[in-house]
Amino acid sequence: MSSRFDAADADRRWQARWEEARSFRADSSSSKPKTYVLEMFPYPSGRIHMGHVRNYTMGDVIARYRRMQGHEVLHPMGWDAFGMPAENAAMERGVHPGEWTWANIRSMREQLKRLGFALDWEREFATCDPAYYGHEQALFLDLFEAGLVYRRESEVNWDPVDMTVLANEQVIDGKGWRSGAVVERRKLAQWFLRITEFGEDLLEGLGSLEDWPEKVRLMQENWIGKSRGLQFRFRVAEAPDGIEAVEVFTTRPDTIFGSSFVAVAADHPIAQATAASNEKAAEFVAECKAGGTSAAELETAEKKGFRTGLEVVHPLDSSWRLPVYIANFVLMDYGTGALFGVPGHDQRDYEFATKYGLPIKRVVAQSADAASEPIGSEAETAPAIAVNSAFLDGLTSDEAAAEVIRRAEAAGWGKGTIQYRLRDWGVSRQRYWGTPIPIIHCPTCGAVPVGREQLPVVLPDDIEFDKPGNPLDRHRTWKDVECPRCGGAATRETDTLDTFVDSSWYFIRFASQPSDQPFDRTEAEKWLPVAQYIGGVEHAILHLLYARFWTRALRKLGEIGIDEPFKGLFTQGMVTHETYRAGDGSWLSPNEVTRNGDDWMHIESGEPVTAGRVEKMSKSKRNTVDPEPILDKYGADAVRWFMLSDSPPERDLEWSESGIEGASRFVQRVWRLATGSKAASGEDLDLKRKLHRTVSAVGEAIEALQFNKAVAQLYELTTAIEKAKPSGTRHEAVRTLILLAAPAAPHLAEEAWAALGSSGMITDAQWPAYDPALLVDDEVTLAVQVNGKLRDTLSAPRGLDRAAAEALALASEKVQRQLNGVSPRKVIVVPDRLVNIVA
RNA sequence: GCGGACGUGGCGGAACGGUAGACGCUGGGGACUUAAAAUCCUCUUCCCGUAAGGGAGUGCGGGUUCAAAUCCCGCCGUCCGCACCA
Repeated sequence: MSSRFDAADADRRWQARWEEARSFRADSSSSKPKTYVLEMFPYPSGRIHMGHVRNYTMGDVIARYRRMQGHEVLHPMGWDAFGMPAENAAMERGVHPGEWTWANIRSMREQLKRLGFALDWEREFATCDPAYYGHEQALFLDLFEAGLVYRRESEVNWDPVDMTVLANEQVIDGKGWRSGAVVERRKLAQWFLRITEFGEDLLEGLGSLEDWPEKVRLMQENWIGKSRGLQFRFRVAEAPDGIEAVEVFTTRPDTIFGSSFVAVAADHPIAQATAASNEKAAEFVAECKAGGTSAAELETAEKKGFRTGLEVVHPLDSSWRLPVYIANFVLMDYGTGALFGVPGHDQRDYEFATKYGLPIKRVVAQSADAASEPIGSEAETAPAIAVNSAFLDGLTSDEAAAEVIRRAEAAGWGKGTIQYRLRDWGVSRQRYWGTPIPIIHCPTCGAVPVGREQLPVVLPDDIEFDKPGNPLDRHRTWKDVECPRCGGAATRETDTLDTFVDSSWYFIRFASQPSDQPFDRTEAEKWLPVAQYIGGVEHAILHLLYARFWTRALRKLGEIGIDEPFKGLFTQGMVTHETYRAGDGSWLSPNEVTRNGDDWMHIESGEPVTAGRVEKMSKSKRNTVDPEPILDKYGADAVRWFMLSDSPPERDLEWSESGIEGASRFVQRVWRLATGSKAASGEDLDLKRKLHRTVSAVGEAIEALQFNKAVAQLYELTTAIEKAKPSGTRHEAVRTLILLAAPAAPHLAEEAWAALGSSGMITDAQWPAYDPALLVDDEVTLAVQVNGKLRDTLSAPRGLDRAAAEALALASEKVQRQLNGVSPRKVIVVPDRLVNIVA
């Protein structure tokens, strides 16, 4: 037996054993309690990165821990395989997106397998497989038939050179990221999913997600953006062109007497009508639309308006007229696309009024006495007391708002409403490498669903990327079809689905994957909801919201009986690394630099290098560390161990060579203990207590996903065992240590388990139990304070009563010296912990 | 602007309101070795002191408490999300 643990050999051997024994196959007919552990599935970029390693290691610890506790665990892996990078590769290298993707999957699968994850590979699938996306098309048609899918014109970012739609992130400084062409706003007919129909439900559901990070729930809440207010009509005075009223929404009906103008969006019918007959207005509308939409531009953009000449009548005072402006800051797709401005109590309105010389009136004040004070250099936005507001005077802002809503509803000019920020989900993508939308456009019948028996609508393989645009659009034999309804000439929808659709139900497909339907409800519900979902916080809103929506939609259709797909959610931190820059400002990778005293230098040139901040590993900063050579050098367990050590899992983990070295040392220490431990007799009570305490603490830490604490506990136990003299307890402790380390370092654990002569695989072993009676010592250390300052620590028997503890503390020489003859005024005793003497 | 999180040794980080700095990393000293690697022992918050001991200390300023890293109030800083949302 080697004195060093040979990770490369052990990794390979045990991975083969697990596969042979089908150890991690999830049996849905098992009578054991079921647990579904899931990590966000990867995009097959070709190489795994440290972020994957950290993510999947955490999930694996939970999966293995649950197995050892006697659970039947579903822990699957698959591929989020559609998306742009495959098309980019096709354009750059002429390789077919499918070929490129499948090759990437093959190499990433091999890489993942080297880490020894307890995954049920028999359930693996890729979303780009017709066997997956065909079922997605069926689900899409289910939603379509239920009225949850619709088509409408919508503005997109259009790249006129690549002839494609760009996501907002792909528009950089108003130009296409690939072509560099100035991006146009274009209206295209696109498919939408009615997520807004579930807005209230999605918001309410957040309350039940106790095992989700507060942060993520808040982000979703803000994203849904519910606000209550009043929607009402301003009647247009001397209405031309049939425009009789302007409908507006406000969250501050209490400020209605402070209004001094009405503003509408450039896309608003009133703006359009005005532009049609007024050249200047048309120019202004065009200018508004030309403006960029980037955050930076909006922040600095000046509030601008165009006075239409229209006037509206105040609903509470028919002699009061307000001018109507077209304004660049009004959004067409929030509320009604129109608002009334209250310059005294809204900063944006204040700026607008200042610029155009509109009245700035106070209608809210800290007290009734302050009613005549002018508004200063900023709007006062905080709610307080209504003033200068006729019948509202003296009411609080809340009361005043309620009163205005009451009167509006009674008089019929408005009503209390709720607005959401959430928009319907646009799922059309003008791209090839995605799930084809199973719709046929017929000139007579309109949009007709593809017949179920025709599914899957498979992507054609014979496509070319030599021209810009979507190749599906020019694939005549694929595109030209007969209408399923009338049999006439028709064309296929050539848009494909947003890849977020693919990831909105993959967790259901993992739980149940029949070939004739998307999933079997009974089978899927045996596993769902996912007990613990783990992934990056970058998916806090979109993916997690879409998956929640999709699940609710399926429930509405009667296809599944759950509404929340992920009971527990954990968002892990990133893996980071220091960055390095050469003298010319170019980024250098960690293996191009070396330490030179306190500084860094470029290995090749010897030039000094500037070490920059620690940042997320990224290709652009060149601070990535490829897991593969690290695996070669240290083995899977050291890598896994390091991923769990030091940093709390929700925080960033800084990659360091010394960190992985430390992890590797630990693996060897455990191996030495295992191979050096001989059966012996005799009990070591101290060690036994330590052991039971550790069993308890490690279990608790894993349950709480505090892997760094579990790791620290195991280090402590290891040291305690090393220092203990041979005994029966010690031999037992080694065995237990290996069981406790097994979820994190499974290859080492198997090898050590075998070395100890245990039967079976540790993978199938029981998690150790502990004796609660052994969690406490007979002797405790009492902290003794004088006036709250620690002066002594005393050893005392457990359970000492207050009087005895006090007497013991007062007997301390150090305490007496501090008291210096003064008699204590008060003594606080916390049993078995502390005595505080107040003098 | 709105919302949220976080500020603890040289570093990552521990600490039911009750002994601040567990555990790891780095660094110093030592053992083993012809030597190295590996391993083991030991020290490592700061200041004064040979030591015993004493003092200070969890971003800053206040407060509550017998007792505050922890609770409350006000600042400062860093990071994240959203953002012309009426």
